[in-house]
Amino acid sequence: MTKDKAAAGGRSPAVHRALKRAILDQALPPGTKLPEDSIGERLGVSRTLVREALLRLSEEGLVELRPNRGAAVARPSLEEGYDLFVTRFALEKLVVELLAGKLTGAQQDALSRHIDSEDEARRHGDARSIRLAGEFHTLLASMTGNATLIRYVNELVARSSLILALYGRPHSSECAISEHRQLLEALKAGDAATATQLMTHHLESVTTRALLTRDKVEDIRDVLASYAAAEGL
Amino acid sequence: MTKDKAAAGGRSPAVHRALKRAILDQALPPGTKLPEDSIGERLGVSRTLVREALLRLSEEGLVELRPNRGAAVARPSLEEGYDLFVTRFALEKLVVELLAGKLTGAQQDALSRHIDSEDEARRHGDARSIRLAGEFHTLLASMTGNATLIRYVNELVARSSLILALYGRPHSSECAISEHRQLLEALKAGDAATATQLMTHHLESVTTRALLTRDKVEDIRDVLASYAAAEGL
DNA sequence: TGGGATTTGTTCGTATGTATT
DNA sequence: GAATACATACGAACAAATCCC
Repeated sequence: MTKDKAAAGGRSPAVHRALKRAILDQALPPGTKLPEDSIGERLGVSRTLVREALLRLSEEGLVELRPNRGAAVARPSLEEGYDLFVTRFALEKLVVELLAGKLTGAQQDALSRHIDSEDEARRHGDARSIRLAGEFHTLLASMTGNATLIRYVNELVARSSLILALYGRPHSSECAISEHRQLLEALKAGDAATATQLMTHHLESVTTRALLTRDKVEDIRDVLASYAAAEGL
Repeated sequence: MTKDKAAAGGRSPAVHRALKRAILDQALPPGTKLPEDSIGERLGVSRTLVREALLRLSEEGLVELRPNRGAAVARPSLEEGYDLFVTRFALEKLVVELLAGKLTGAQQDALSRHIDSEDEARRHGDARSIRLAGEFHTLLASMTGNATLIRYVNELVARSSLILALYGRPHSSECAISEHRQLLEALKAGDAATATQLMTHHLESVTTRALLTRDKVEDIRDVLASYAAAEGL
């Protein structure tokens, strides 16, 4: 009986995931200060665990860690954003090359279903819409089975949403969903050239949406409430 | 006057760097256990700082962090190694594309000088030879100015040396130095196609060196001695 | 400019979990 | 297979730096 919440699978990963999701959903916009105390208090863990999570997030480029001055949600510059997308192109192109003509039936179904849920979320104006659009790309990457590639694509997709939060249209979901469908068709057909072409075009259109948006966030503890629940904290 | 060694630039980064170099030099071969106590003792810092460094190294894929069972130098499988090189191909190809015909004179000189020192180290049978070969690739990447790309190439090159330690020929330096020279020439000439070709071929030949090597390491504190000094610890 | 409040950096003790004999 | 030895996981408390009046 010595496992009250550790047994629930909730250790430091949970803190990491809660914060990450909050950032990706733009509930914690870029620049938001992330004080160790408030976060730990809200999530019911000590600062040690929070520090660990923040350190990990900083390695992923989602959080900036200024010495003696605390952590904050990263605010990548426009140029960093451009560089990021250049790298993302190269890796997602690799994903498509590896996958063209190699998708199993189950994988095709999973992708198709994911696109459906993207569709629905958008129609309902659901906030998850932004995250779902990104998850299409990570889902695709995961199907390569290449752990390194998966990790990098995950990271770049996550950071892309930061760029979009800073420089993208207010709430335009990141991706044109129809483009996801086209890409899936090309992959099914085993047409690597077309698939690559589509992916490149798709990412280019994502990249070139550069306008402004502005939001403020009040108290970090309020924002974290729902994310804590989701992680069983 | 409260800065005895913190002032020397030595905080947690120093622990990280010392361990990383020890791993890359294969002074700490894959599988070596990394107990927080011994390391902290030898480096003169507390376990907290060591933990932080180990956590970072695990994010970079150099260290495995098994819950409740401590840290050890990562021992990637052959398949992970293959996947790693696939990803590395894609990114270094991008590096070459970005750089072809765009190198400044100073950059060309720096690369040329680096190759010279590779040459010399190898002739002397210097242990640094392995690390220098890898640093040619990271030097190249750094010239793109693309922070994301640089970080990933750094990581992949570092992890490559783990693969080589596990599955490569005993002490064959990682790269054929002549191939570095050829690549540099193609980049100077602005011949992107040839440069890409050379890089691909070069990395393929690195990948396909898969034999066996075996070493043991005695006490981790002895090994760390020289690396501690180098970081002012 | 100064001083108090707040936040981060670090250490260290205790509890928990894992290997070993 | 139980007890012992050991290493890690976590948290509370202290020290130092920064921020804000």
